[in-house]
Amino acid sequence: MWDGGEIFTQKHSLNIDTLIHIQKKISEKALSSIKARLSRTPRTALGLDAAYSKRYGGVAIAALVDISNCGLIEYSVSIGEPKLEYIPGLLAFREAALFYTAIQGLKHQSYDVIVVDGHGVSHPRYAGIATHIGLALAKPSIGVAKKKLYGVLKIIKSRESCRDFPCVIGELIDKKRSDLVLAYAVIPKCRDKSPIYVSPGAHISLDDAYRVISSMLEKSPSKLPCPTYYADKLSKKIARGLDAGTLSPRSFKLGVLSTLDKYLIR
DNA sequence: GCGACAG
DNA sequence: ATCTTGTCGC
Repeated sequence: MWDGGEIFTQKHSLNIDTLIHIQKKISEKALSSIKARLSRTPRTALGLDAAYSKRYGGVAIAALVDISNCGLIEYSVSIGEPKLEYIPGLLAFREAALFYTAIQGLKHQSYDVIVVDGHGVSHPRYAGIATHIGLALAKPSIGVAKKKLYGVLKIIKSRESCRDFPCVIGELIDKKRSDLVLAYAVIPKCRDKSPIYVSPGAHISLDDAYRVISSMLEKSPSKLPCPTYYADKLSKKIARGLDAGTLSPRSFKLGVLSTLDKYLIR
């Protein structure tokens, strides 16, 4: 019931215990879905990230990227007040609806994989925001987080011993099952000191997820893979423009986006 | 009871 | 996530 898109609608009650129950309920499906292998090498990716405006609330971005060259094909904006405060472990119930609206605004409704700013199954109930979204849309999804949420970090090698980058320096091990690896701790670039955490959301294995993210990191100007990099840059820029009065929410609903690219990206 | 705690 | 001063390096 809760992996069919309900995460995107706000018809559910926001009782904390209920939300936790919902996540426990989809956890089995999530864990079985990450056993799947990718049938085709993905060519396009959808990056999802959100920033916050003091005046208008959440600013979510869906950025469609050409994986071969990290080029931005198109992006869409969604602005609105989050229905839930931020609670560690329940991020999906705060941001997923905004992402859904942003995705609906894209001209191209075709993409091969989704990259979300946050965790996938490296979550106390194996249901991070990337997992919720991947199951709801029945698409391969990957979580890329800047900080750990759940799991025991097992260091595989020191950052200094990395020869090539991206470099996997560790794994996030499930606290309840020491044989289950939930995510890889990755140093994206030689210059980066702290790792990012790459975990499968749904319909993709950890190793396939890493292969996809690794190829993106090689072409990305940031420690974040390009889809998330664009979504991060755009959401922050727009949130600030909104608060400064430079941008109006109305301008986005009218599709006046193309001319903003040069101004927004960078 | 005490720490940990995505964005 | 956001806020915000100061510092380091190209």
